[in-house]
Amino acid sequence: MAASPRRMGAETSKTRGVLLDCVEQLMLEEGYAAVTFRAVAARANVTSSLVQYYFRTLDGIFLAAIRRYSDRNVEHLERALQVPADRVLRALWEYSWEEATSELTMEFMALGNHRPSVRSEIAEVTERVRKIQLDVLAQSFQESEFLVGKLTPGALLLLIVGIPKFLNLEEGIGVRTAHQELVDAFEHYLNSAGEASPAARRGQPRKK
Amino acid sequence: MAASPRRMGAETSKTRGVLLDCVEQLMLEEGYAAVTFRAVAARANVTSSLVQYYFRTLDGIFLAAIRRYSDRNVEHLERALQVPADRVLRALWEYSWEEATSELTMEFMALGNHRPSVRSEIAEVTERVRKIQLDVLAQSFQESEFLVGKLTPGALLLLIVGIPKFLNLEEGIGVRTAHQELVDAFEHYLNSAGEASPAARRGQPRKK
DNA sequence: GTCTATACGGCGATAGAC
DNA sequence: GTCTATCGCCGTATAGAC
Repeated sequence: MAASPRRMGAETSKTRGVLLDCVEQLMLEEGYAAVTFRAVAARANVTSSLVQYYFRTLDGIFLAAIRRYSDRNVEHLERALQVPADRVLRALWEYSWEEATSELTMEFMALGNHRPSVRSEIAEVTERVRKIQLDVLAQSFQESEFLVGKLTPGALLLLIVGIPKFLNLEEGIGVRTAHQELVDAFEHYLNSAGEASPAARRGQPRKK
Repeated sequence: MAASPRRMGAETSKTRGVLLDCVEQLMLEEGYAAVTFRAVAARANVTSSLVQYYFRTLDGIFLAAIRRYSDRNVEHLERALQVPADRVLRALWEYSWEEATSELTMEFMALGNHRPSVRSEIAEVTERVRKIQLDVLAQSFQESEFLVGKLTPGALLLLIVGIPKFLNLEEGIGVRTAHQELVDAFEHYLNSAGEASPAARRGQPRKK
């Protein structure tokens, strides 16, 4: 391997973790635009050069931050999905709301809009999460279609994930018109689908 | 009126319109982050100071750009909604796709994430558009509930608007898993709801 | 491996000259 | 109405001290 011409702090450094904490705080309190080498340094009481030593560029800062955040999120999802089969829909719905209303999630999404490196990291974790969710959904339902509206597991999952994300996007700008109507309708649907889930109907195959 | 301490170009100026065209071009070709006084000036072959003369701040540039864009969009919607009652659902669905997949829309949404002035302008036009859409929907359907899933007009409208927006958001980062499944399912639903629309059932009230 | 001092060009914004 | 000079930030790169 060619020697790298410039040096960089180790990933296991304690300082590095503290700096990432400061980055998260800045993003939450003032938005990602407030994340500058100088601002992170000031919050951690170090020099901006030290911040650059650990994350060579701003991209490096954001990439490290979103990776740590994503890994924690995936762990959270896997814990949330450890429920009986007839509660999987509910668990997915609630996880989607938590994820969508997290302010850090919003900041990273916004950041991804003009930082390709962040965008592809979001894409990667989105696909990873979706695969986990689809597997669980397919496992807890033995049929390929759901009760109402002929929804496939994939289509249903996109509604479960997309509705909270879209509604939260609108709430973020202050628009709330008809939101509760949609939430009520979809929860009513989830309940009716849940009642007919395999947990209650196991061994009673329906027409293909 | 108190005299304004600094001067600014007239809204009717021809130069101003040209500059806004350049702003749109820059946003489409290089993203909103490429919109700087110097970049706009270079594209229009004027000095950056002249751009500042017409739009005192960057916020002023973006606000003027989104207002012109929004007004054109509302006109487009009103034209698109001039269809028979039994085609209103389709018209709304197609308009939502056009709007969601417009690259300028994406740029403005991203921009709103960290520019409060742009965000509140988006909120304003979103509410304005939603009101127009809800009125048309309520007028073309005489019942307060739809065929499948007990959807109110508001809930249905949010699905029509939200599904394209969410799916396009994901496509923008390269995620497409299960998208077609949801589109197919929802179009199937729209067709069945359309068949039972008042245009075909006028004067046959269903149970409240 | 950790950390610092310093320099460069580009940016938004302001004040004020023509 | 039009345009210039200037200021204080920013990200980034380099060279080098402990």
